[in-house]
Amino acid sequence: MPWDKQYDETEVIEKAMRAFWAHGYTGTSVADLIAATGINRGSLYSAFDGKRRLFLTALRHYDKLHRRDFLARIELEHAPKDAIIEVFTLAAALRGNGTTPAGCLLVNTAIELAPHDEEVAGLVQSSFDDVEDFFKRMVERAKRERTVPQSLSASPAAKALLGLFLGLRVLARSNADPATRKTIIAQAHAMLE
Amino acid sequence: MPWDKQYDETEVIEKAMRAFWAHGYTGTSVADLIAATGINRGSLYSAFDGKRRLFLTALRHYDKLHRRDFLARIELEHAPKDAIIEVFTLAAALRGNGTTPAGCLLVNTAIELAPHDEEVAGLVQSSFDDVEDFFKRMVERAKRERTVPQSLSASPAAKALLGLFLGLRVLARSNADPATRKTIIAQAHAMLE
DNA sequence: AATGATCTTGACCGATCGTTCCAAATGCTT
DNA sequence: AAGCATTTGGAACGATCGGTCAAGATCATT
Repeated sequence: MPWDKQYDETEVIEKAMRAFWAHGYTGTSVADLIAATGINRGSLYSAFDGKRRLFLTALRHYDKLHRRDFLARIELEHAPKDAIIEVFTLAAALRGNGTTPAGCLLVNTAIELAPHDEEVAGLVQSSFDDVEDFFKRMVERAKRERTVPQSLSASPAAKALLGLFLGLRVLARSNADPATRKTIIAQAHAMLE
Repeated sequence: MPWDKQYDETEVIEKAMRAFWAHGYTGTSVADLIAATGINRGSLYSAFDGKRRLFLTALRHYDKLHRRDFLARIELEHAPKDAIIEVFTLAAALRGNGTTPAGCLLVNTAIELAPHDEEVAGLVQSSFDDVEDFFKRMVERAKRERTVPQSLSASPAAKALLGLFLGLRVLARSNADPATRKTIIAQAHAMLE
């Protein structure tokens, strides 16, 4: 099996991502990764250069799939103001099920690794910045099309929305109460009026 | 040294708490705890019954000291509306320094352990509920003394404040930018008008 | 002074950690 | 058909994991 690998690299990254997402970096052993991905120990090291690099690859994969593409799709499909509400609504709906762990890998990583790992911290930071930019852009467009008040300033509003959004992500991982989530979505809405 | 122990139990819990606070549960080894607390391996097991029980003790200690007493002191020293703002201001100011790690142990634990550990999840949940109750009580009192609008409903406002507060705690652990924190405090203020 | 209850100390346990390495297997290239 | 580049599978590594335990140290009680 020289020229073509037995496994699909993307699929392996996907499964590793889910393992890290569910149990964190230190909470996921290499044995866990082998079990979750199905690939062999040797392959993991030759293709992904060990646990840490695989984690960073998985984190970047998450960032692209569940953050960048996610926001881009919503931006495309909704009017600016609706897009903001939709982001909150979908984040609130995400709960741990068979395939998708609860919460957000980037938030989990911000707490577990960012304070002790510069490379990870940079990745998380620029991702959060991008979310803030998304909110800012949406608010600016909404102002232009008069769906939010002109008195609203985009940059502070975006920072506040980011804060509320991260809080929702924490609650979505640990708290099952839907009332709190609904109220937070309503609050996001209220911040745009 | 039979009747009296050589170490101060509270001091050990305090130091263990800080270790868990800084590096998480799985990120803190028993060897780390021994180094951090100064007590011996055997003493750790005879007095605290292993890593997991020590963690729960430390978590309860944190909950009392840095959450319950913290809120009680602020409630005592400030008018209701000011108390809410003060909670946000102090949480935003807390940063990693020599003695106090960044972020909040309860939030970290909500993300790391709550999804996989019922006992921990219960502790975290009731603690979050208490914070929500605090916000609710403050809003109700503020309404009575006319420092917030009568149109504000206490229960949703409390839930929203909790969400924003948790978001601030995430940012306080991973993000150094003071502008974002300030804006989130301002947003908490805006939610009371 | 002898006793006994308690705490301290650190060696030690098997299991698991992340990582390395190499022989075996594989299929394209010549 | 032979050679070769690459992947696969898994044995093995030293380090560290959380936890156990028995011997030594200590001091109130007798």
